Amino acid sequence: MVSLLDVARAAHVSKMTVSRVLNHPDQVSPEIIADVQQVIAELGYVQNRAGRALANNRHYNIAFILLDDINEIEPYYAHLLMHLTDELRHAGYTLEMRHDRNFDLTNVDGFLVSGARGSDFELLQSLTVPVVIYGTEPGIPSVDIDNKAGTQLATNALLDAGYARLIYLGIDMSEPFAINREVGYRDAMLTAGRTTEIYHLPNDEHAAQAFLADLNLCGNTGIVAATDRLGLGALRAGRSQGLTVPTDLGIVGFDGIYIHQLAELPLTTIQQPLATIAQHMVALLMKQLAGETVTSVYVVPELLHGATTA
Amino acid sequence: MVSLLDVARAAHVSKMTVSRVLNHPDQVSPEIIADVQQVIAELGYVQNRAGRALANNRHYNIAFILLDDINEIEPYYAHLLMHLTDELRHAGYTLEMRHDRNFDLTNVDGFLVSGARGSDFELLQSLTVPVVIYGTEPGIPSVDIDNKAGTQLATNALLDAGYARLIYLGIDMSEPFAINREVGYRDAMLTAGRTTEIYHLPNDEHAAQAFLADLNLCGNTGIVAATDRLGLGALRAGRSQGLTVPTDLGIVGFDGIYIHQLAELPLTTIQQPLATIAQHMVALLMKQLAGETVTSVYVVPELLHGATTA
DNA sequence: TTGTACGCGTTATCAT
DNA sequence: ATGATAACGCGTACAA
Repeated sequence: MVSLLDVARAAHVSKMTVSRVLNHPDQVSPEIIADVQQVIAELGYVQNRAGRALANNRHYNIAFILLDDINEIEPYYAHLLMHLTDELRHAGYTLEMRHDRNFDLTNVDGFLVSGARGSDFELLQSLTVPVVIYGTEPGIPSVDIDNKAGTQLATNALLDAGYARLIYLGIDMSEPFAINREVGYRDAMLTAGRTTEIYHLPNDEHAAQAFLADLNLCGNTGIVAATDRLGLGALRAGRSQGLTVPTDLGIVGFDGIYIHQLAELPLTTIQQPLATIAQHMVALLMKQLAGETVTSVYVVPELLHGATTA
Repeated sequence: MVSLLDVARAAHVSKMTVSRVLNHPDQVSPEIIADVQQVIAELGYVQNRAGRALANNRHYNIAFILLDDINEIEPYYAHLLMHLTDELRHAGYTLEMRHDRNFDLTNVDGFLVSGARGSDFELLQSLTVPVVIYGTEPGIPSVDIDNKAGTQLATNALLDAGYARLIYLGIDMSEPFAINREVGYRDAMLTAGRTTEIYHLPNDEHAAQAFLADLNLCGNTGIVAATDRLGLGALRAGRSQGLTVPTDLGIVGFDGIYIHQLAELPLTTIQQPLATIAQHMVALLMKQLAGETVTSVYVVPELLHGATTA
């Protein structure tokens, strides 16, 4: 491997001059910068991260910790990961994948965390390196979509479409996002002077389908689903009961990365803007690495119009 | 951060003794090993990878390069990634995520590659560090499922079920896996003395559904689908034509990580054994790092019985 | 503006 | 079986 010294010799300067060209070009004369850069290109020199890490006490490496169970990983995590990889690379950092609770900070400059639950938060809060979580937790810098605004959007879309009955299909409320999504529906309904109708199910399309089959939907009904999985189940329940979507039955899902496209009809959904989320996550991390204090960011999602709303 | 020196001082030994306890415990007396390990535990010492990298000219870091387009990433890549992360960690390595064609080998000991296409292979072959690809390419150590065996399994399952007509729904043949899957169907049909019926479509459930709607399926038909997406489309086409699955129409998909579960009926499918694949990929990489030469590995997939076959 | 000396944490080598 | 020393590649502090 070609080292700084190799470049220095080839360019007839000292190591430090080459180092400065890379890190403090303002301190080097223009001609030498040009020379050195040419040699760097010719030799295909790439900085050795280990040497840099040792000298700077930085590792240029961020651990992305995906704590969700491997069998419950939703497809959109792959997208979040890709975007985070891009953003970190752009910022000069590397993304190291982890999916255990190894918060060892000897070889990383910070953590990006997804899928953290109750007991993880204390741990994260006690860390001495920057942390950004995907989700919501007071006291920890985080990026999340505004889940409440999302279901408000969904609910209002169905209200505007004029459905007589407007049901919320929710999931287990142990996670903040589930609570906020339900609150969004409640608020929108309250504001519209409408009566809420809320059910909680496991996040499973078969469960939703079975549940709605028993509920006897009778047309002119809108469903705000807490997830696309539930929305998918609602779509199937409606169709198997002979309802026409979206005329008799309107559905808005939530997440919008993969499932909504696989449905029999493309689901109208509230889409997670994962590229934007990744940008904010990395930006918050970089600010912390620069010594700034940061506050959490909430991104307002958008309604992605499919075929399950008019 | 606590360093080797800190441990050495606390244990009243030299740095080298601590290093040996970690790397060559056979060269250290049992009592000292015990002492040092205790101190390591007390102080929470973790090896600094940068120091190690510099001393050993190894980085203990493997780049996983996911070359597929971000919009075409199938959900099962997330699973492969998780398993690779586990396997590498178990082998003492770190997984660095990349998804560009950055094959810079200054900071990495090897590459795991998925989604490589034509021109990538020459590049990969010219690298001086170990490479293992997920897929098939002569001259490059690789791990892949035996796609041909997979569709043979699928075809035989439908032959055994006694369907009168047995169609293959294939995709664009530009990728080796697509060719092999088709060959598996052909072979199984030939062996059974049956006539083949093959169609090529884009890998899209809507396309498959539309295509089969025109084909006028008339019952007692089996479909070997090259992917679960196509299998999903076949299922929908059959149901919308009033066929009973699996009585009138039998379907076997391929991949079996996510889509097959989301279908209206759980798809019978040929499942990618991703944990096994990850194990082999990392094993092949480690062997190369140890200086051995390796040959590619093919894993025979299994039929996962769903509700679309009897 | 450019160069020299030293140290970051670790391990191989050589010495004891 | 254990310790001293040098070296890996880079950047900071200081010197010129």
